[in-house]
Amino acid sequence: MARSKLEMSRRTAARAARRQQLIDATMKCIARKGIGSTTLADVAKEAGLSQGIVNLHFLTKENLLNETLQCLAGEYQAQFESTLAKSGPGAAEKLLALVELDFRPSICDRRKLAVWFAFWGEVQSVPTYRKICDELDKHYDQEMVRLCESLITEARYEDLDPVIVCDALSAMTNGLWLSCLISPKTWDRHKAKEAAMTYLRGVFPEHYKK
Amino acid sequence: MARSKLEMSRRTAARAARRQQLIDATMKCIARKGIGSTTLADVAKEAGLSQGIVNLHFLTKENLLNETLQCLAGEYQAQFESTLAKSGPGAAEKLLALVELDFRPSICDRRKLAVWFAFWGEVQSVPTYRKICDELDKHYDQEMVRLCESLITEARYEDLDPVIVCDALSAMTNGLWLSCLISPKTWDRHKAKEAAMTYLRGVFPEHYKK
Amino acid sequence: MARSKLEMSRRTAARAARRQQLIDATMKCIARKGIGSTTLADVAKEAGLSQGIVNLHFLTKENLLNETLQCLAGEYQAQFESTLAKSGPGAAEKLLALVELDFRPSICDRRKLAVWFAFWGEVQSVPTYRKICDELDKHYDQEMVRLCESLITEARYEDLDPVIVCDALSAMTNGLWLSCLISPKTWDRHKAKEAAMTYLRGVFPEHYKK
Amino acid sequence: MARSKLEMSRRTAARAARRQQLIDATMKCIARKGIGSTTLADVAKEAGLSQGIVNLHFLTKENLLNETLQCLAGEYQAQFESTLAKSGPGAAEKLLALVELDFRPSICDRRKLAVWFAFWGEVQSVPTYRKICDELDKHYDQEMVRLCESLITEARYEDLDPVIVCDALSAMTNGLWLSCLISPKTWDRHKAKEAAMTYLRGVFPEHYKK
DNA sequence: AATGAATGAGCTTTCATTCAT
DNA sequence: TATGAATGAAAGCTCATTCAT
Repeated sequence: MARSKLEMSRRTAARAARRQQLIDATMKCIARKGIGSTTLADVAKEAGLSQGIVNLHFLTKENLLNETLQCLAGEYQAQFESTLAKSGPGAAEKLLALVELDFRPSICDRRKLAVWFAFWGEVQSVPTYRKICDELDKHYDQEMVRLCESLITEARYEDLDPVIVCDALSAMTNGLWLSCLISPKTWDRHKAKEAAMTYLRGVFPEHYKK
Repeated sequence: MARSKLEMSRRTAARAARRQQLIDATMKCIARKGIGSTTLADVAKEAGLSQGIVNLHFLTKENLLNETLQCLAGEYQAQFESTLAKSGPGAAEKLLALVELDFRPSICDRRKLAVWFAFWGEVQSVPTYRKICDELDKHYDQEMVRLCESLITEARYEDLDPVIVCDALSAMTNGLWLSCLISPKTWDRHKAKEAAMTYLRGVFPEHYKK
Repeated sequence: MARSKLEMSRRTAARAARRQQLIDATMKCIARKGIGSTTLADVAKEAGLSQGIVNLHFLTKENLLNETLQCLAGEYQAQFESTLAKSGPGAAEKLLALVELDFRPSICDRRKLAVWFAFWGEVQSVPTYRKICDELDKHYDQEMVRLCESLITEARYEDLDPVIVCDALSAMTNGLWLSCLISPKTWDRHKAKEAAMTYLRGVFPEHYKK
Repeated sequence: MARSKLEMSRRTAARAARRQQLIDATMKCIARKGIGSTTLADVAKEAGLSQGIVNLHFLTKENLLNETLQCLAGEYQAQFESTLAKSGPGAAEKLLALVELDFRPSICDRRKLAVWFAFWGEVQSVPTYRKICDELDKHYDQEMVRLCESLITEARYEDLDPVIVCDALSAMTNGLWLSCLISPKTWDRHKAKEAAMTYLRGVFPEHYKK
């Protein structure tokens, strides 16, 4: 009856691993078939496990999808933080590093983009999805606006609104991701990054000369 | 047996009207519930008609969805053409008119945006959706690239690649739409247009002085 | 208001013709697709008429099927009678004529056989079908038994039961029809008739020497 | 993960039993209502199970029907084989045993006959049904022709074609089954067998004296 | 914890029937 | 009489969820 703490934590770790395994399988399925056509059977099969496994670990499908989106958002945020932390001290450097992040293979991966857009496609009708996205955006915007403000102040781009500039940048990133997703033949992550840089150079010519 | 041409055309017109009515109902449902949760019963109810009506006019649900997306794409293209035709002769004017178009109420309408993103969310997994989107994009890009080339030549922005600039602009538009859709509290179409203008002014400072 | 008798009968004739046209179309459809898969729309299309036409003339689908079977049975019975009437006076001749009838092109026609077996396949579960079939059989048996009795008496086949012999003959005919239907490659109406003759020669060797 | 062979085979056996249970229920329903009117709900109810059970085990209704026919054909063939094996060495004995088989209660059972004719009624329009029937017939004919050949050789019935005789016999069997099915009041399996014997005695008088 | 057979609600689809024209 | 758009009941099928093992 008595279970050692060690055993307990082993259990917990095993549980977490299984959950992650199922979330990964879910992403693969969504990328391949879309949210609407992804069944729990598909996910279980992709994970090499049995029918009832998802309900066992996530109780409902809704839950699984929420946690999948949360996982995706968490992953982005983690990389965002670590990028900010690792990059040089200047605002211009940091901003550049964040743009580079968005088009790094681990982020700008067709499978992950497909999953993002699958969720964005339902964001309007599923409140939980919106909440998760909003939370991420809020955090992202805070940091970005701060950086833009620094640049504007530094170089006296007097007529620029930092919020507008920053939001436009993030909008463009999303748009470029959509291009990469829809038209992989004409778009790749390098071209997309170049397009984003066009914008940065346009608004902050002093900082990002070619 | 003998049917007057008049009666035939009345029939045809009535059929077309009913189809449009069903497509409209579909858009409303998708905007409200998402593609995956929209049932044919929902559509029929929204249209005030009976169960079997969609199958009668579109044969399958798949068909209905394809035609709904096609309708959306066709509508955009028509407004795109007419905007090009009506606007003044200069490339700068035309480009500006097209940007304004994208944030005009009839286009930048939350319901329609929701439908666009619902379809983009499945573009990866439904070939027909991709085909329709690609076709629209191809046409859009052709015109836009031409306009950007004119501006670049006129003002000797020597180091700009017209394709990159134009694609970045359209990506930004999509991204701004997503912002309007996800965060209607912080975004409206005026702010979104302003953000797009930030980009235009950045890359073509000679043409779009503030 | 007043309609001449002539006009009335014209009307009646036209109605009857249309009904026959629909019954013919029904047979074609049943032969091609089976009863279960034949829809009223199929029948109408085959007849080159419009959707609601069957209900207009037969009220229900059930009705149409009943009358189709009735038509088939009536047609057989009519040819049966006329064959009896036309053939020579002897019982042996008459019996031979009836066997020949069963493998005549107008009867042993694959399309018609298919329809017969389609109805026989439901005879167990649809009382009306059974009734129609029973009625035809009763009449057929009466005549056949009489003929067999004559032959048995004439030639002193003392240990033959006329009812058994006659029923066996009609059973064999049905069985041969099934063979023609199922295995058209190995069976045709000539071979089938030859097989039936094998039986006749076996039981009545004096009358049907080779 | 590790599963004992015992458990696996238990599973497999349970699956097979459930499938057979559903096939049995299907036959009951077809005999009672016909193929066209038998719904999956009927079958499930007859089996005392739930709606989705048929699709779980057979995927589609079409599949269920095919396997039902296959089961019927397999059962016949098995009894055919065992009858051949068990009966005495002579061809005459074997042929007699096969005729007796056809009118044995386990074969000449009204429910089963109804099912046979239900399928034969669609054989023309459903290729799979035809294929299954053809396969059975081919095998049946092979053995029967061999037996007839032996008899013909033994007793010098010089002008008999073994193929015709054998096919006629099987045709008669089918026809007699139809009689038993349609007219159970005037036909029973004993009378039917007697009728078949009439034929055998007619063509092979030396072997089957009364 | 894991399995996979079973359930049953809910979906798309079919189609006999109705009815305004 | 004839049309064909519309209806709605009923069918086959899917799949999230449950549960005995």
